[in-house]
Amino acid sequence: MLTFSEENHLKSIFHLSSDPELGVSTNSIADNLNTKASSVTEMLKKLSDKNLIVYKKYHGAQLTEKGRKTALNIIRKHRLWEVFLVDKLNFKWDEVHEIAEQLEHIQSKKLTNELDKFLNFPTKDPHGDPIPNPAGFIKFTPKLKLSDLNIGETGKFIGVKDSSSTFLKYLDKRQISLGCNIKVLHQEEFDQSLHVGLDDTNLTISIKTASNLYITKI
Amino acid sequence: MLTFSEENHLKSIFHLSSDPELGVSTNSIADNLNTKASSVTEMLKKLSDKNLIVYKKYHGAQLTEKGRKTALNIIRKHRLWEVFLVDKLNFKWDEVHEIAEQLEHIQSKKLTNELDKFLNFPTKDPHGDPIPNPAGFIKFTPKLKLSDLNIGETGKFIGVKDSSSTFLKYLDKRQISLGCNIKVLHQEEFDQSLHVGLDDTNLTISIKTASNLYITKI
DNA sequence: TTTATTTTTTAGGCTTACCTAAAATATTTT
DNA sequence: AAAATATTTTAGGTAAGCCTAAAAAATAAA
Repeated sequence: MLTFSEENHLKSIFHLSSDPELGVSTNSIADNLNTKASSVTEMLKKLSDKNLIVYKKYHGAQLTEKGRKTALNIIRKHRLWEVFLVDKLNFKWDEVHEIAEQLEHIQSKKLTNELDKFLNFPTKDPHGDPIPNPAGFIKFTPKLKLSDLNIGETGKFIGVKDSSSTFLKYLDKRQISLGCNIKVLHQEEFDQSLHVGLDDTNLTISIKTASNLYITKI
Repeated sequence: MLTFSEENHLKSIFHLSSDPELGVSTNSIADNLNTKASSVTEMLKKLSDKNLIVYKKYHGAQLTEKGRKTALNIIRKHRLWEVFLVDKLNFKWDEVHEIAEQLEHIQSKKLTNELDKFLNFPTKDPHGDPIPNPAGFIKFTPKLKLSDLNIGETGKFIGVKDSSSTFLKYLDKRQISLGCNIKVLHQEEFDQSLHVGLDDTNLTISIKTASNLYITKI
């Protein structure tokens, strides 16, 4: 049985592993978890003792297979609860993260699997992120950003990079919602902002916004 | 914000307060929470500092109004989650307690109230215990036991005193389920066991079992 | 390739929530 | 009401998880 803190460190390492070959740095974990590097070092030793990570002093941490499975199980729970909150309890997509951070630590295999069934085996959470299966398998879809499209191309909005409440509320306000099709009409020279078509309306979005929207070409 | 341990102590004090005038003893709390008296003493001081209990050295603890509200909020969450697990996720009534012990500590007013709405504002949990309302009001029903009935009387089974998994499973096996009507037909002199009628069948139950079944006369 | 800078670790402290053993108080028995 | 017993508190200790500041190692710059 792992503590909340151990679970959070594993999850953090998972999220920060772009390249599984490369170690995740102590500082980046500390940043991510809002703690200090020295606290992280302490925890890395503990997780290493439990064979959840490979840790080499001064060279960061990598998840072992066991650690990866554990991390993915926590992420699975987090995302299933997010679906529950949005689909069943009328939460908005910007309200679910903090609560899911708590719920992800609830310990019960049966609960997780029954919840999964109850929700009809969802494959994505409300932000478009994939939900790992009970065995810890996760289906990554290549992450194309709206800002990667050429003029004239259309993308289907499938996820957000930044899932902060601020950003999500902004998208709500502009009526940009998961699943909608966005056509890139024109790019402004001056500030790279994009004029896009969305349903019957046109709008202008900044390059920063565009690079936070994941899409698939259609 | 209270810690899990603080919340558990408050809940324990609530459950152990038969007479709100009388203090709950340190030892009984320690027993109830599976800790030691010295740990409880420490916690009682802390809760007293936070005005959640009135604590007089060597004379036990009583909840303040604030403490009582807090305890009832935790109990509210516990029981709502139990209903959720049974009604929505196919759990049996003997499987829900441990998970609800975890879920009761989740912090989110909106979550609790949306859950309540989603479950259609249940008034009782799967063991027949009343669910406090958001304001911390709880409706107690006078607790009559099956063993209190006279020969010939009928009671409706509305709750259990002992809600251990063992006892609940035993009731399942004997097909004694919440809401059924039980008529006391005869009491054995020798061991006080009761012969009762339940639907179309008759069965014999020990006096111990009978005193763990809450009923209302009908 | 030294030197300066940044990153990471170690050392030592703090708080929470436990514990055991001894002391203090309350309660029960004689 | 004194003695014996039971209960509760205090004193002092441990582990987890955090912290700051100093030391060590790695990385970048001169």
